Amino acid sequence: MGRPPYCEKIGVKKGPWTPEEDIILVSYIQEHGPGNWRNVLTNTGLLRCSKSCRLRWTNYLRPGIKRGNFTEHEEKMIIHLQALLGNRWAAIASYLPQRTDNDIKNYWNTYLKKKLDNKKVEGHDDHDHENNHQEGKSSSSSSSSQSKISKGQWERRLQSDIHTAKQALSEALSHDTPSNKPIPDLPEEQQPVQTYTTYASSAVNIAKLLQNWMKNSPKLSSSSSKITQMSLNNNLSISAVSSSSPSEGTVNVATGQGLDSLFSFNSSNNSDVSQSVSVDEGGNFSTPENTNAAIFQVESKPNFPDSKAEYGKFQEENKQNLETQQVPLTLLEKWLLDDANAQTQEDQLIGMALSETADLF
DNA sequence: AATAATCACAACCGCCACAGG
DNA sequence: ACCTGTGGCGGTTGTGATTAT
Repeated sequence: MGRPPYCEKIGVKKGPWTPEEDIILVSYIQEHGPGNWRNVLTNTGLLRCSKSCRLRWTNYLRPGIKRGNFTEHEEKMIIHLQALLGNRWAAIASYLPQRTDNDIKNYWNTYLKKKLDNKKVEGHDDHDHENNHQEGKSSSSSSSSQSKISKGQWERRLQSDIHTAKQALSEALSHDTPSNKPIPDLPEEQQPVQTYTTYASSAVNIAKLLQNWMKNSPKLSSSSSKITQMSLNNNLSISAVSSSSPSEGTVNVATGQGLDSLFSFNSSNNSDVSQSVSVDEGGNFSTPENTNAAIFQVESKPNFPDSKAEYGKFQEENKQNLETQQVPLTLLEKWLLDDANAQTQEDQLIGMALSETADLF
């Protein structure tokens, strides 16, 4: 009897998002702002459930998301914050505003956790090794087994984990090496391979997806929808018409001229990015390779008279959010990188974390 | 060259909290 | 006080890409 299963509706689409869906969603959010995900379905005709739309936006389409390699600094922060906060990825992500919780979680699960586990095994003959033979199932913070072990055991393990994290952090701090350099302590076969197939920033992604999409479904490109041009040259221009329901799903965006747009995907290394992507009517598509960042500027042409004001308001809010998010980051950065204070403050925070967790019992 | 193993990451699922009726 | 809808979160899975055998 419980709740109906997630998004179980006839006709609700699952799986990877198509560029067309992305554009429709982005267009809708441009006009109405994020939130009210329920309305996205009714207003755009997207065959996606509200949750899926929200996730797509927050994890992928949202402006200001940085993708690809984690910097050494980010890695240190994640290790440190994970030790303090546990697997509270949303909380951790709030200190790294350019990263999504999903990204951080993935990075932790696929790389950092193994790295720390490795250190732990090297450090002492660890009984956890036995427990962790279900590799990938049990977290290094052992949250999954918390209910099965006594308070004392759990605290000891927590402290041990925090100690491990602290060690890793201090080692990382002492070796001021770029992330691509090998980590001295790790055997060669376990060196991090920081060659993420960077799922580049949205514009390029969409462009690439479009390429496949148009190849795979030429019918769509001619009858269901039309994408006549897409170019990225620090400005992006897209003309896309979703003809399934023009009044609802129409996207009609033109080249921004230095617009400080909502959809400016600014990456730290994008200043010299210049690439163009074009799609002709035959579906031929060209884009230079090896670009993983681009500014994605879109000027919308709203359908509603007052939506421009709303859009401006949203733009402003968005800016403010990004600005305010910098504050805790800066403080934390200072805390993390101030060698003189790091140890004492760290201890204080860890103490706080321990006393907080002790309150749970 | 073919196949298996591993990795990286997008997306889904289920649970929970909370607001509004 | 209870019910319902919605959004948020963390865990997990699916899948394409890459690497190893």
